[in-house]
Amino acid sequence: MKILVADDDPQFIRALRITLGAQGYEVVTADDGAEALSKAISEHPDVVMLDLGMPRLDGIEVVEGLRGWSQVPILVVSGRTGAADKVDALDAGADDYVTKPFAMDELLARIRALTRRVVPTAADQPTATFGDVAVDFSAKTVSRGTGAARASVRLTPTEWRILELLVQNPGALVTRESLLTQVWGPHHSRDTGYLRLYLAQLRKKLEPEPAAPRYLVTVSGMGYRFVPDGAGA
Amino acid sequence: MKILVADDDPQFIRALRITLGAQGYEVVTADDGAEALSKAISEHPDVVMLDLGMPRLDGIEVVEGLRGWSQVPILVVSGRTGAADKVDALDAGADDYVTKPFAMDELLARIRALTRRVVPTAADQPTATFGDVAVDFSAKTVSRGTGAARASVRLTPTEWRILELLVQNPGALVTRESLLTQVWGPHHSRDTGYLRLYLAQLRKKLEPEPAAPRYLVTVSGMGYRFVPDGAGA
DNA sequence: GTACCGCCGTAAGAGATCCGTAAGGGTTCG
DNA sequence: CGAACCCTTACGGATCTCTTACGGCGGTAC
Repeated sequence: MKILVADDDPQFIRALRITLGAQGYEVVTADDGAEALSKAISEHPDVVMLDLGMPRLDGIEVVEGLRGWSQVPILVVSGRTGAADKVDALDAGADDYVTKPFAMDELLARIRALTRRVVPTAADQPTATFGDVAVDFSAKTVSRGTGAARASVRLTPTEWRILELLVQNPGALVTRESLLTQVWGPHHSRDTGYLRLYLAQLRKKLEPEPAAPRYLVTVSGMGYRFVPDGAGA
Repeated sequence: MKILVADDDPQFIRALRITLGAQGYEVVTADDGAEALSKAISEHPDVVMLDLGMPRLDGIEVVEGLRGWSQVPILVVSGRTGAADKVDALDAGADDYVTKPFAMDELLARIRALTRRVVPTAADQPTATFGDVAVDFSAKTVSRGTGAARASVRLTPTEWRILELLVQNPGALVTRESLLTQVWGPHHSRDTGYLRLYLAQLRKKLEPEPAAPRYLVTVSGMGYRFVPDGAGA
């Protein structure tokens, strides 16, 4: 998480660099408005902290400049306590306004609040692919085929859960017990036969050759394993 | 734009009702924490203003209750000026914290700042189209037909809410649970049948062939999915 | 080599669950 | 009072889940 701190007071910047750094933030600084804008462009910070009344470019102008192209959360920190200043900054596009002096705890909490709702954009690996099959975990869809011949595959909830457990542990053995307890609950650790059934269905729907499984492999006596492309042969 | 104001001080509420109303906001009020939660569920406000220290349910608890199922911007207004109170509220999920007394201009600016940020979900495409239907998220209207034969479609608030949730996640599965909690509140995660009802209504109003849904597709055992034009096949 | 036995894959069908639809009662509001 | 909206209930049909049964394969004992 990267924060751009723009202020013309070197002491203030030094204090923030220490405090924010201790919280695990990466800190980038700027001494004036023009530098703040160029740093925002080159560094792509996750949050911007701006002082009003900086040289070369006023804080408000920096806010306006940023908002022309960026949605980054902007927190204005200023010594000006007047309501008019706050209204101007907020209406220019700032997301929050804190007056100096302030409690560091509060500032940190406000930064957390600002960054919180951006988080969901960070999706790890929404899709996995093997063979001509693509699995989209966020959309809960599976499609199959190449190019224009791509078609979506219908999976039942149980089939989906099993596929999920296997594909999210690529290459690893997933024991029958583990599958049974995670799909059917803790009281079904004994196989009564339905696991084989659902594996057969999944293979029928996803394997290029269901009779000779290449990706959804069974490990006799133990469980099943998802073998990704280019692993093991 | 609808605002829920929760405070146990009748005078405060009256003042806000007048001021916010003059700004064009629709104002909904609550006297205590429990009422705030139930109003949030039934009214679907665009912003929530909360007092700390309300009867029956503390403001912090209301914040936590809301955050369990809603992304609505929350602004806490409180007489408590301590940094610890602010940190607690913000970390519980509040988006901003203002101490009484405050300048009304500042409050309005902060509300504008909060509501401005919600837009990005719909900002990518303020309107969505599928088939001969056009959905305008900003105006909350739906129209249907081609060329001169275009006519607006009347949707009830609940229908609109469901359509919104589906269309804003194109291609993604929206679980029954997710729909139920986001439309009817956190205690209605069990289907008693009304979801099916509203989906039928939406299809009747929007699908070219309601009996064979093309855009509002059901995923048996899991939920529903909006399939945009030219996807999935 | 052969018979036995456990494990796996396949198929078909019964049972349970879920979905779409229709009809009707309750509430609010003009 | 009527209109609009929300919710409940009920039922036929589609879908999903689970049971049962049978055949193949490999390992093991004799």
